[in-house]
Parts: sequence; structure tokens; C-alpha cells
Amino acid sequence: MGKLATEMLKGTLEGIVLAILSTRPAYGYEITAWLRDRGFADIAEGTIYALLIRVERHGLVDVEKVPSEKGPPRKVYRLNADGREYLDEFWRTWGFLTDRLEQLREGGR
Amino acid sequence: MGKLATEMLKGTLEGIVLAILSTRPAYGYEITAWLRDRGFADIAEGTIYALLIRVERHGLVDVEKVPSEKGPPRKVYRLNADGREYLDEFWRTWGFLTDRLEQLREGGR
DNA sequence: CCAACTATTCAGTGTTGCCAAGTACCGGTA
DNA sequence: TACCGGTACTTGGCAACACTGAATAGTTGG
Repeated sequence: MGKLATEMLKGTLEGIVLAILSTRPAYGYEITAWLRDRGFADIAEGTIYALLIRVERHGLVDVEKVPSEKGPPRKVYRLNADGREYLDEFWRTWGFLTDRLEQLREGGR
Repeated sequence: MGKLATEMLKGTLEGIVLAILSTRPAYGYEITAWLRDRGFADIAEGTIYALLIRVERHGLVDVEKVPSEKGPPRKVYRLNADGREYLDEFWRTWGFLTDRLEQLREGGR
């Protein structure tokens, strides 16, 4: 989607990934593929891995190394209590932002 | 709103300001005040000015220096044709993002 | 004259996502 | 066996953006 989307993703991509993890545990390669399927065609692989390491460092997820049948071991991430709290906060902030922008968008016509 | 909002604003703040400018010309100080009124309480002054200089450099706005009755001259920004096009693109990207997040939000309950 | 408000600029910082390359493990095929 | 493609993760360097804090400057009122 281009450079515009890149900047817009900053801050939201983290929420997106945490939201995915809130429905089920997952690992990096899986998440990347999932996102590509849903239209986030050009999200760089490295981005997701870096993001996962970051949220782990922030203590929002727990990690478990699981052997794979078809490659190196997977790092499976699971949202923990702190992560859920953070995700709630994310949705609140997101809601605030969408409200403002919705008003602006309507005002603009 | 804290650090979360700061990151989420990246990329969208530009759209917000351009959306404001699409309804009428305005200058930095005015825009900052307007945003503060609408709940963007802690947007730094310097941020808006830097953003305005950026969009000017990108050729999305035209500028006119207008004397003020109560202070130094104002730099009044006006959205031009390229700016409108860019704003359209912004709304498309924003729409895409809100759609995905809405789905995720619903899926998360 | 100085304090307060109006109005803009600028240098330095941290966070984020992107890019590109590299490592490593596995199965199938020539 | 040797190689290739798919799986899976890591890393270093880069650019863009918003924030911080301080500086500059014009105007009005006490």
C-alpha cells in the first residue's frame, strides 16, 4: 500500500499482532503469512520478528519453543495478563482516534 | 494519552492536519489550539510546525504570510490540488486499516 | 518596562517499520 | 550425494515521524 501505510502502521501493527495473539498463540512465520492473506501484502518479514521480540521484552507475551516438522523450531507466542491489559488500552486509544477521524471525515464533505 | 497514542499518531497526524486544511486555510498556532480543543491534549506545538513545514516541502500546501494583529506574522497554509489527492489517498489507506482492525476487534470477543 | 499571550523555529532524542542479507533445518529430486 | 525450495528466525543499518526543550520575536496591558 505504499509509504503512507508504512507510517500509519507505526503503533497499530503492534496492536494488530497482539489482537491476533489474543485469539490464539502463534509464531512469527504464521503471523506474517496470516497478515499477507488479509491484505497486508507488503509487511516485511523482519518487521514481525522484531516486533515479537519487542513485545516479549516488554513482558506482554510468554514464549515457548516448539519443534517443527518442516524446519527450525518455532517460537510460539502467547498473550499474557499484562498483554491483555495493554491490548485493552490499545483499543481505547484506537477508538479515540477513529472517533476523531470519523468526525473530520464527515466534516470534510 | 501517553506513548501508545504517540506511536499511533505517526502517519495519521499528517492526515488529520490535511483534513483540517481541506475545510479552510489555517496557520500553525490555530491548528494546535484546535487540536487541543478536540481532545488531542498533549500534541506538542513543535510537532505541528514541523509537520506543516514537511507538507509544504512535499508540495501539498501553499503558504501565505499574513500579518497578525496580536503577534508575529502568521504562515497561513492552504491545501492545493496535490494535497487533496494525497488526502484522498490517506482516507483510502485509513479505510483499509480501520476495516482490518474492526474485523480483528470483533474476532477478539 | 516587564509579563503574558501570540506565533514560529530548531537541534537532539527515541520509537518504529523497512530493507537486505544471513543462518539453519527439512524434504524431495536429479 | 548434491542441490533446491520452503520453513523459520536473526541482525545491522536506514529513514520517517512525533516529542522535548529552548530560543526568537512581535504585541498588548499593567
